[in-house]
Amino acid sequence: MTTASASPTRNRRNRRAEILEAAARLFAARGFHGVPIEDIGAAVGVSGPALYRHFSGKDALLSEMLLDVSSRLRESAVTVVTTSPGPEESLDALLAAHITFALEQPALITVHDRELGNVPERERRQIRRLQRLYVEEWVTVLAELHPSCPAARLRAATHAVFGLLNSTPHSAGELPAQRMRPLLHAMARAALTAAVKDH
Amino acid sequence: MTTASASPTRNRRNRRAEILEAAARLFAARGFHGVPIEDIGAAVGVSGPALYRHFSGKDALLSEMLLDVSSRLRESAVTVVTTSPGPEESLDALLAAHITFALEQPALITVHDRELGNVPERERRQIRRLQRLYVEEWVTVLAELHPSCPAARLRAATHAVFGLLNSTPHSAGELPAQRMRPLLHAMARAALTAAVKDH
DNA sequence: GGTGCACGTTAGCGATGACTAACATCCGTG
DNA sequence: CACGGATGTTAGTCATCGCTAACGTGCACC
Repeated sequence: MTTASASPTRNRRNRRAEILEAAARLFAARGFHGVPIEDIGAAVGVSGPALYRHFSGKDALLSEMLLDVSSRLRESAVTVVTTSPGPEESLDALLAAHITFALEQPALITVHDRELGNVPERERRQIRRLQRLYVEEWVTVLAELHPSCPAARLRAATHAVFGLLNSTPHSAGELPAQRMRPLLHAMARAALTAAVKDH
Repeated sequence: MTTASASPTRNRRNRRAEILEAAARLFAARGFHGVPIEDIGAAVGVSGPALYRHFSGKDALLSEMLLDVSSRLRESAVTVVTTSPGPEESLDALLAAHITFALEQPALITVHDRELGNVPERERRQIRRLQRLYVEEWVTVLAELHPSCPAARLRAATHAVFGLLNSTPHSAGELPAQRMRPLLHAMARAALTAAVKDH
């Protein structure tokens, strides 16, 4: 039905990625329980139970999706922090990386902070752990910049900034990404600066 | 089974409110489609189909919930803006009102910006309209303060600030509300100030 | 003190959805 | 060329869920 394929391995990888991408879009729009497996299949041109050739179930699909996002975010944070000359540059790089992700993968970002509750216990713990580590990267950098600010306050501020950055899907059409990026960066920096003042 | 009641009207009101409240909590935690009607009933001490004595269906329950939130937010914004002496005070009052709502009704805020897609077409349009009007209250105030800033940028900044303020449920236990309130206020103000600079 | 309405119950129906079974097809490989 | 694995199909099973039906029961009111 489709065009010729290069190699089975190649194809399998693509199909899996395709499915994850389509599922992310659908989950973001209608919620995990609002999307039948049939629809996910349809979105990639196969129908229904074909998905079980690639994932052991709907839960596994969601788990893999969130685990992937969490570890990518966390990894990028570690990389960025270890390669920056100082905390100021670290913070800017963390912001830039998160904004890039939020602008390029709005569906993943959306699912990432909505559907954790639908992930089976075991994987949920892993994901939570990765999320916590990601937050701690931010908190560590902020603590270097403002040692006198209590960690709890830094954590709360970090969560608030995530909320700001992840709001991208809501203001979809307002501004082009090219303008959105510096706007978000400036707003987030200003918010963080305000957060650590006069505590 | 329960204790004596004062009047039927009184009771009916309470039961409806009780149901809406419990449903909000459940929807926020597991998503609209993830919550069976049975569970909503159980959360208020009745079981299953008793809800149909108060709402015409699950959809209607969600619709009423979101319509209520949207109109309350919008109304509070109108009140606040018309009673403030100037735009500066308006902005602070808008922030204060939104923060109060987000801190006191985290479940409602969560459902409000997640489940719109599950509301039937007709009501969805009403809700969208109210949301748009709410945003426009903010944009109008911001435009008075910074007339040279393009409206699209103000709208995007407003959405971003909503994301920041509505992130409350994510940082639940980090800080007490008493500390959270001024923190969010300061961060949001700073973010807005940064947003309207050098466009 | 009967009557009607508000409010609840349990049983069951019809639809849907996750998943399995059984079978087909393509394609690289010995 | 036979074989086997990867990948797909359709049909069917079983559980769940929204909702309706039929049936109590207490309380306000004439």
